[in-house]
Amino acid sequence: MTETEFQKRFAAARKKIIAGDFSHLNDMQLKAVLATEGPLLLLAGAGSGKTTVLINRTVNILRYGRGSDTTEAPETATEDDLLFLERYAKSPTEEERERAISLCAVEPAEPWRVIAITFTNKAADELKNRLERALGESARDIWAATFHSACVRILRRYIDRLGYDASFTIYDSADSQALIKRILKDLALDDKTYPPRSILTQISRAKDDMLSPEDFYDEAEKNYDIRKKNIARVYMEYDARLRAANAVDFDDILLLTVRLFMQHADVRDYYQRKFRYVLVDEYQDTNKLQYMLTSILAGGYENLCVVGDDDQSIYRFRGATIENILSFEQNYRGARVIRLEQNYRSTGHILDAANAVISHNTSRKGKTLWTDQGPGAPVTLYTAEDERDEAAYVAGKIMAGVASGGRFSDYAVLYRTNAQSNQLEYAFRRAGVPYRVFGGTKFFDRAEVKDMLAYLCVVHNPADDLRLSRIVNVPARGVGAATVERAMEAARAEDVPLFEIFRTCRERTDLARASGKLTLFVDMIDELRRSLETASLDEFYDLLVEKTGYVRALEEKNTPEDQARIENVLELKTNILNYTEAAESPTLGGFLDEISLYTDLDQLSSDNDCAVMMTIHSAKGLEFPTVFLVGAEDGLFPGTRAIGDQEEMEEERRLCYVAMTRAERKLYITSARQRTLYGRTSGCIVSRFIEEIPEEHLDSPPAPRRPAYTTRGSRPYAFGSPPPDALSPAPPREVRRSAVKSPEPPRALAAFTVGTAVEHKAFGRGVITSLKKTAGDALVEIDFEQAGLKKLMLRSAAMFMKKL
DNA sequence: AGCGTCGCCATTTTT
DNA sequence: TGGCGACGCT
Repeated sequence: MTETEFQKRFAAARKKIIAGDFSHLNDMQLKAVLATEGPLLLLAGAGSGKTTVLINRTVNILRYGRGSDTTEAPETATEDDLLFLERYAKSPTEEERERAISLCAVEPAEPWRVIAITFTNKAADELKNRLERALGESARDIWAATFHSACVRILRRYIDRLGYDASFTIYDSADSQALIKRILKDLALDDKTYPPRSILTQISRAKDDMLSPEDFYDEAEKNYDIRKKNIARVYMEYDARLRAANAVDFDDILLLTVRLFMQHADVRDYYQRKFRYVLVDEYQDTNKLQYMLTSILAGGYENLCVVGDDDQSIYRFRGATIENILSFEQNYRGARVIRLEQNYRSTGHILDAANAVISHNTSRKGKTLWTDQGPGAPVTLYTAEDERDEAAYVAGKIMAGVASGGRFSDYAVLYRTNAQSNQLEYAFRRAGVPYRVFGGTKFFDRAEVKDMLAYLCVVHNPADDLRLSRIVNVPARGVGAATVERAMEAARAEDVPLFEIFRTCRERTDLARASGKLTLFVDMIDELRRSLETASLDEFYDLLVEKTGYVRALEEKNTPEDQARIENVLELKTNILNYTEAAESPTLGGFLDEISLYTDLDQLSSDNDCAVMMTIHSAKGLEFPTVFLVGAEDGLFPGTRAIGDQEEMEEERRLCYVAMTRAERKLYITSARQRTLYGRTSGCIVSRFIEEIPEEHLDSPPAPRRPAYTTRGSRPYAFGSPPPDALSPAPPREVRRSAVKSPEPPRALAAFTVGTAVEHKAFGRGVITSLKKTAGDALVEIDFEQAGLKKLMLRSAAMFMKKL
């Protein structure tokens, strides 16, 4: 037998055996799992089992190294080994497995040589958990992290090379915005002509392009662009103040890491040698910096696997560039591309409808999802009168579904803009649908939570001027805005941290009046910092709450809102405890790191049975048995600014695709004939995306694309009479019997009084304990045997309730 | 320092 | 329509 023939047979047997370990995967998934070497683009459609692939691919890498993806045979391998493998491949046995594995393995990778990068903490956690389940203890050494947390980890170790202190703090977007506002004030720039938000985006873009403030300024100067020059001045100042505060913003985390790698070859080499396998999830959402990072990290072994779906790229407005995925093959010579097109999530009609919509985009790799789950239910369109009707329809459908045995958590309502949640919330409350809204004011965005975090930051890093100025006078300590202003000026003039000014306030004539209070404050912070050396983190937090008097101040006000605030302050302790338990050696800095890279979208728990509502953006990566896509109207979705702009329109269409593919079994798409937006009512036409769905996937044809009659602020139809049918023909099915109109015969509602025993389809038996009449309806309180006390609007509730 | 009023504004937001 | 920020009054 020639050597090459030996190798060939050896490799073939080996591949077969390795493949046997992953026989539960489909062909394409398997192919992806076995392709361990070199650049690999995994085009993974929605619901195609990409996480499964990621997990199994990692298992393969750790168990067999490059065994499944090489033709080399180990030099020590004998003919006997080959015969063994060939026999084992045909009929594997448990006893021989160990020998087979060790013969098939070619430099199996140690866990710490693998890095898997995701975008959200939630995704990273999920990956970690599933890896641990598949691999046990050893999975802990795999770097499964977000771009940001991976970079923070690197920066903590090496940032001193860039002249920062290793204990830098991280500013979140709100911090950044506050800083920009300050700077605008100090530079006497009007925040109307220079909106902080837009400045921040431009700075962010500049950082993504790796433009320093100076570069940015030069560019502005070259173009005689006064406006841009002013923005450049803000950028310069912003950069300077971040540095002075020893702080970095989200973009810096990436930018500085790239800079570190470019300027310090030894650091770069270290990581390039360390990471033999680099894996990036949601690659369609990467920006330029993230592109550079991945390509640098993978620059050693060039084993880079990126996973993504160009059709689900919906973060262009944040700098994500779909180019990264579209030109992967040009950027990485010899790249292999594998498409995962079998969908395990949705039924046929839903999938085909989504495919049809997305096929109208031109900038895409092209990919058609299919399923073997059968056609399932067609997509249901509903044309509502207005947003109230739309919301009532959704609530009604959910109630009916739950009444026939479903769970509330089977339902999700997706919308384009957060503002749309309002009407839905009203309708849900009226009908008694328990719900959760995601993406509203987040826990960590609440003022009181930010205050407490600001205290923690200041204790940890006294140079954090921004956060210091936030809390010197919260709760009120008699340190007025004017005092802080003067102190900040002094700090800037002398180029020392604000805290130092406070510390030395006695020696300053301009701060003399407040010096007593300031000294008390300084002493308090110092004392807290000292207590950190002895107390555990959660004890320290108690101490902080106590010494700052934060909760006490809230207790004194004693309004219901303040009660909620107190709960939030205490809730933060839960976070601290969780962190303390999970971390190996918990520190304040470590906690702050974790928290600053953490958003509470990450805690979507389905422990209590609730319907959920959220923007389409937040729904990416999630799935629900039934999905309502609401507000499918031109001007709202796609939004006005997308109309007439090809690229924007394609992004909106991808958004629509994402929304549709969230549904597992049933998809409703609703629109309104007229909608009140920003206090203005106008007629709407149904979204063009709906027109792109072939009728065979719908259970009723779409309403004609004609605007409802325009109204002049008044109600479109008077006193509950239905609108003229000639002008707006009703859809054949799904007639609007659900809401608003035609007051129910009074006696139907009058049958329900206090003490009435009722049976509700969703909540079971109960007794009405109170009834308060309102205009044309009534608020009832019903004590249900199972579900407990509920407040419902009688008119909505009566649809699902009968007298016992 | 703290509250009330007026006027403006307004997609989406993994970190 | 509603939420927020700036400003002005007590």
